[in-house]
Amino acid sequence: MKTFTPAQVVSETGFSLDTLRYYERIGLLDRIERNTAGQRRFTDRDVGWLMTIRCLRDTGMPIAEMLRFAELTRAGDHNIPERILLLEEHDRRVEEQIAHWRSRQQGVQHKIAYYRDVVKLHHFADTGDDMAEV
Amino acid sequence: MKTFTPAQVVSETGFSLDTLRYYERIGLLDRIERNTAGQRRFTDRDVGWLMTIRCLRDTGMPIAEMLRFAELTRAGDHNIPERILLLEEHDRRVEEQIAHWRSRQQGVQHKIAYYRDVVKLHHFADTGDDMAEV
DNA sequence: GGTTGACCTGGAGCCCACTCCAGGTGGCAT
DNA sequence: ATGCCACCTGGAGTGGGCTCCAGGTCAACC
Repeated sequence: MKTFTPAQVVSETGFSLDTLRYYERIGLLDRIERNTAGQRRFTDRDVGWLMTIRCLRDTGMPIAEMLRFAELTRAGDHNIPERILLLEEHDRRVEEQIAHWRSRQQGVQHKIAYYRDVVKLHHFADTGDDMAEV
Repeated sequence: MKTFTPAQVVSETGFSLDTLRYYERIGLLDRIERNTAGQRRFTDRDVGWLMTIRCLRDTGMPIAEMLRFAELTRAGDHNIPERILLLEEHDRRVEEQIAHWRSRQQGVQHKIAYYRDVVKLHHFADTGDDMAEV
């Protein structure tokens, strides 16, 4: 059965080695197998799980909630509906978050447009620019 | 000239009173005027600036960079082009960030779809579900 | 057979962005 | 006049999420 060294997992998942150890320590990863020298050997399942973690992490899920998800996953198939609910709820929050970012981004773009106007007008008159323009 | 009490600014900007004080302390806000009792009285300019901060903050700009922007703004009109560059750069990062979120979100949705399938099939056979499925 | 170099452990430290606290002041409503 | 409440200050504390460190163990290459 194929396994991965820590360095391979680092380059595949983008997590730092310290972060991998940290995740194992807090129980976000199951205890990773060791070789005779005590070094970690990750299975494809470990790496797959880390990819899932990557998605959740990068979409802003806090570690506490990923822990909850990990526990559900460990507990067996019977709670898949619960896992679905958790992910759906998260998906909804991501959607909201993106919408929020978009609307704030428009504020930023508005400000840029305003500044561009100021620069354009600047050839004709002083502007009285200040911290609260726009 | 109209001014705002701390409580009014809290409710208008969504920042907590402690956060407003913190922002003033670190120089993200100019020194806010005080009344005779030493209590803050915010001007519309202060509130306008806070709205700008809100946009930048909510789109993930770190405080250190907002401080740079505040310094540019304080320094006068001549550096508006520099401010434009800063905001454009930020806007680009926001765009990237959103794209990244979207793609990770699809990973989550994929997982949800997978789980739904598992639930559907569950009436016919055990699935051998584990942490690395998908 | 010696020197890298990848890895190990437990624990401490760090950064960011707040948030809370103790102790105090001034003003307004009853 | 007496509560009470909103506010003040300087400074300490918090929480999340890593990140770093010291001191040590194998394994592999020259």
